[in-house]
Amino acid sequence: MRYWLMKSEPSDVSIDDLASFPNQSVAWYGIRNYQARNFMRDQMQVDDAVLFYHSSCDQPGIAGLARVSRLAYPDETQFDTSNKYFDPKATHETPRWLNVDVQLVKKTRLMPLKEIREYPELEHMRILQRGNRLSITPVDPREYEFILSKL
DNA sequence: GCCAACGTTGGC
DNA sequence: GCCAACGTTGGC
Repeated sequence: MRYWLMKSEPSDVSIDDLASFPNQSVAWYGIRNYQARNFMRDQMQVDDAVLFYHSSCDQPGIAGLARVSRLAYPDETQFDTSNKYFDPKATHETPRWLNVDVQLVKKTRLMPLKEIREYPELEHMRILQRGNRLSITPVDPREYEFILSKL
């Protein structure tokens, strides 16, 4: 069992969007970074815990708890020429990009990025490091438990 | 809108 | 395999 932080732009999929979807679940499409893809492919298991993070928005921060509900499988958007995530080098025979499914566990209060920065217990989190851009990052179990205790 | 950081691309 | 150019991310 591992712990993850996954960034989503709320203008694309917010925590409330997730809550409104069938099964309160979504395919985590659009990951086009190999390191993030490899986390999904090689490490994510069903029931891994996810911190659902809102990025590129007015109030960046942790917005809820989720879980991995399906193992990695090919991301359909890579095959769709009309999709912004279309990848001409991907084929059904040799897909490049994968996604897991993520299911809502519970919406929480928003823990703003600013607050996350204030806790010495969380100072090593990947999202706080200079220049971090990865949209999927592993979270230490102690960090996860600490965050839970503050939500 | 700015800009630092960093990943990817492609010519050599 | 190097590396400059370019594109993207994401907080501010």
